Amino acid sequence: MLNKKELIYYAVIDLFKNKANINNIKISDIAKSANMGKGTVYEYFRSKDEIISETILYIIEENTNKITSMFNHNQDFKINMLNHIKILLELILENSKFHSIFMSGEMSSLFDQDYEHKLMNKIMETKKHYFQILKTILNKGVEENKFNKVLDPYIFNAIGNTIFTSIMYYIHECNDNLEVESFIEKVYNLILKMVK
Amino acid sequence: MLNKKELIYYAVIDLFKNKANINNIKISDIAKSANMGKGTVYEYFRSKDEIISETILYIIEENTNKITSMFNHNQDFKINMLNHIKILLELILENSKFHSIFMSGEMSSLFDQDYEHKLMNKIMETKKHYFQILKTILNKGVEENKFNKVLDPYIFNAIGNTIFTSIMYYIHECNDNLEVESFIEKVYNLILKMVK
Amino acid sequence: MLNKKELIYYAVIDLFKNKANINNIKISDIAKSANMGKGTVYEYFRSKDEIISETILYIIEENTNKITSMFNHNQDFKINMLNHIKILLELILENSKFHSIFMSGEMSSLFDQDYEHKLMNKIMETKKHYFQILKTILNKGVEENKFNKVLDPYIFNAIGNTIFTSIMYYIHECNDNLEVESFIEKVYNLILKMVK
Amino acid sequence: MLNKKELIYYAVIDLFKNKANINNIKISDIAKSANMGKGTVYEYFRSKDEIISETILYIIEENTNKITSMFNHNQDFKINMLNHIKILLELILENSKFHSIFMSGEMSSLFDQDYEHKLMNKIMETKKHYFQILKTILNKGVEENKFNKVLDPYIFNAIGNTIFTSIMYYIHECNDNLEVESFIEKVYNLILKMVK
DNA sequence: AATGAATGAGCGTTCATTCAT
DNA sequence: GATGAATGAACGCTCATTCAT
Repeated sequence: MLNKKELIYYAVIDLFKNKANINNIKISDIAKSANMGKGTVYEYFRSKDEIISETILYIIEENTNKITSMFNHNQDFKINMLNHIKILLELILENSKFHSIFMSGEMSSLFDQDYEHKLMNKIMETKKHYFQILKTILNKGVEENKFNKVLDPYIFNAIGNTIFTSIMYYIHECNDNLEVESFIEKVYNLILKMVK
Repeated sequence: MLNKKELIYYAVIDLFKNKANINNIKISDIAKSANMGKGTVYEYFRSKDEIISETILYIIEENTNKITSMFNHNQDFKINMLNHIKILLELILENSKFHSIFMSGEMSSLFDQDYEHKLMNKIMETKKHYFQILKTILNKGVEENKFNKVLDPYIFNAIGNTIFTSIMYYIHECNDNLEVESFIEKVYNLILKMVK
Repeated sequence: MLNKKELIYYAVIDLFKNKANINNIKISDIAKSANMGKGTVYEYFRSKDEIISETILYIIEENTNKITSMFNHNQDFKINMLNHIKILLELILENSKFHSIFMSGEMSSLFDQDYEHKLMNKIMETKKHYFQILKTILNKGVEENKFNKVLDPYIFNAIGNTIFTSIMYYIHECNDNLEVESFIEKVYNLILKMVK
Repeated sequence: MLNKKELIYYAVIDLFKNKANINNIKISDIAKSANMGKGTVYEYFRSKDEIISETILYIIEENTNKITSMFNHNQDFKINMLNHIKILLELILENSKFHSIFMSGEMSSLFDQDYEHKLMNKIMETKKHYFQILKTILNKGVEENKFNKVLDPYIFNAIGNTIFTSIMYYIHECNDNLEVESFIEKVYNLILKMVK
């Protein structure tokens, strides 16, 4: 059972998906979508900026948890990497608009200073956490002697971005009726080349 | 000497850089930044949407020209690729906020239908044109027997995105005092791995 | 007790009387005159055009009802005609500016197409309805053998206009301290001549 | 050959005819219609209000002259009255929008106090002058023993308004394909009844 | 706790008027 | 004298926020 705050989060997430852009989301839309009065929304949040930025924090938290819990120490490098790409694909498919804003880093600029700061910190922290997961997965490959330990943070970054931009390409631009599994295999192979 | 329309373009570009986000740009800001009255702005554009979208078209056009004119047939693959990365770095440094919005594809949703359509077409066309340039550069490498012809559009896309995200990483996140030249060399080496 | 919509109608009617012309009425005037905020006005109407045209429809409706309910089958022709002129005098006195615009037919051109159409239809319908009342009154005179049945629509029109322009003359131009009753008697006599 | 001021008058008159309402006439429209620059218009008039009100004065003057010069002492009452109605019909047909505003008396309210006053005076004076003409024509009928001298200003007023509203009826509402001559004859007959 | 009617600051846009050329 | 580019006051409308119920 969702509490009121979560009802509001999901209302905003819904509007993210359907409304063209974040700036056009109105409090009245959120209230209607959450099946409550406008006044009620303000019982749980102090301002629109707070609603939007906390929703973003909520999405980030949820997604990070899903990505983290996907890793399985008992599986080998390839399985873990394929699963990682798969879960990311699912999460992005569910809310691609959100993720492209998140990745572009343009999220921060939507709010007043205080919220921007809080949000930027969360994003930084999340990225660090994400690289930790990526490192854990890649270390599996090192253990399996597939390649040498990746030390350069630049490469970590490039791999992370490649996974994301590959998914965006698959969703938005890829025209050959490529099966999901083949696509994921392709990304996996490209990553292998990058770490070699 | 800039004409009034260009003065307005540069005013908007300036606000892109400094103002938090596109949606917060006000006509009064543009007018002030361009040193003219609000009414004057409307002598040259019919609406705020037109101003923003035409400014974006203007930036795209300018940047595309610079990127295109950088290629030199008489130089070898490596020189051309390094120069390509360098000019992109310069252009993005000049207006990184714009580029991250452009790359995220979130630009379109800011305007009413007509402008969105026009803009999306330009972006599509620009991406195609960009891949053409990338292909031309990569073909140099093929001629030089550095690697085999790249046929998969997925790889083109991945390379293009890697260049961009690498630059964003260099600008925003890289903490080791990495020299520009070393950075560019690093990107070059990563691309080499990707096409092998 | 008036509801908000009616408060707005009466605010506009008040401004009709005092403000020079319809086109100079501002939303801020209406809001102030109705003792509410500008935003509140927009809770009840979608646009200024809607406010003005619906107010006009409201006035027409109210006036038509008063004029209609004045007719009494048990009274003779003269009494009915005198009462008819009397009620018209009262209504026009209450809002002469409105009536002269209404009669001139210049009302329609104030609004965008949709409202103009709706309003024109109402005006047409109202005029037909008015001529019906006039016919009913005149038929009393025919029953009483005062004159022959009036068949020519031109004469109907002329009588209707004569009543109106006579009243405007009495209100605005008549300088002899003519008693209302004497004036009405005068109009009555003129009408009698016209139908003979 | 028209001078600049007259070019502006005729530009405004043209816009009266075609534009829905007076308030929508823009200085830029007037300038374009008069084939001159906006600045030039202001060489001849001090403000938009002055342009509109002086144009109205010009139209009134022109029309009054035409109406006055129509009267012919050597013709009998009927001929003069028929000619009078005919010339009015022509003038109103030429610019019916203007005349309905003029008759409704709503003209005055378009301007600031000073112009309103000047205009109202002209209108009053014109109406007096018009009644003088009407009286002259009616006196012909008295001379010819058609009816007794009309003394009551109310009747003058009613006759004047009947002529006008009859013409408006003929132009806008009359649906039987009534010949102009028959229509004018009808109005003449109604007037005869009114003065009897 | 829940509501939604009421609000007004703030924005996009228009257009009469000015003034340098 | 003739011009039209430049201007900014003013208006219609939106929407985040408040508060009485």
